[in-house]
Amino acid sequence: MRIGQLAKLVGVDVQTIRFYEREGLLVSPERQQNGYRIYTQQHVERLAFVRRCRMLNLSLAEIGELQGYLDEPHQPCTAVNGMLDGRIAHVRAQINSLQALEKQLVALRTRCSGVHEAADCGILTGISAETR
Amino acid sequence: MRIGQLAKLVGVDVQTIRFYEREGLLVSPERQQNGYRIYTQQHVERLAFVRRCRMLNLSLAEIGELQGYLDEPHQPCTAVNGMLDGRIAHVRAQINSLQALEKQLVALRTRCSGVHEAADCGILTGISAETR
DNA sequence: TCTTTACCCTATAACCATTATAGGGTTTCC
DNA sequence: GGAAACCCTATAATGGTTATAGGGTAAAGA
Repeated sequence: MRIGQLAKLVGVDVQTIRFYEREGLLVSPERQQNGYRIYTQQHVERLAFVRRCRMLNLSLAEIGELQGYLDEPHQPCTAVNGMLDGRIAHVRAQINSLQALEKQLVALRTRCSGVHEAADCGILTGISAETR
Repeated sequence: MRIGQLAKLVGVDVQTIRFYEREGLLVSPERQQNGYRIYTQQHVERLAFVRRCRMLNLSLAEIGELQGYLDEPHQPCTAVNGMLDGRIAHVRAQINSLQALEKQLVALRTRCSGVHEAADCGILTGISAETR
């Protein structure tokens, strides 16, 4: 199949597929005489794998590492566990800091409820004074 | 004061201060004969304002907009409220999607607890199969 | 056949907010 | 006088796309 079909099938932009190829996440496919890329079922699966990893917020570098395990399955998978643990910790940290941020924003928001001049706006004076 | 002192005082990298100046978020300061930037107390306050806004996850464009209100205080501050509401909604959406992601990651993580070959790793097969 | 439409190609820049690097001048302290 | 610490500009890199420019190819209808 050609790149447009692959893109539609997996739900990825055509540009992004070419980008993944340049980054080494997708094996360079054969080409037709006219230069068009021709993809196989294996490409479909690899691209879908990459997309699922991205949905799990894995970085392209991490995905490349995981592909190493797919390609050489006779290694211990310790690093895979570690990677996931790292991601989970990271996501939890993100959630915590966003929740703290939400509190700050909400508190700031209550300082200006009516419509008045910017000079008196509790939000602006709130930020100017200190927001911590 | 010179740029290094300002940087230390506010807790911003020197490079970042020059960047803010180029972006129009910080008024260009006077220069010494040797070309060194000389900052005043007003610069300190503006830079601190920018930093506090950044800690609230406001974009540089939004910060520029807020500065417009600081500079011309006799406008209604409706847009300030709107901006904050937008941010709050955005942060809440982020938290929700991260919480969903955390669940997925944790579920995936339980699929591989022992150390064995990558070929049998429940994490890799889990991602390959489908993770939704 | 001609033409429109939809597709494909490469190369390069834009997005965002920084951080890094290269290459060079100035000040300060010992 | 020399080294460390500071300052300057300009440019590239980061991450993961998305957009743009400029051009070739293919499948469809008129």
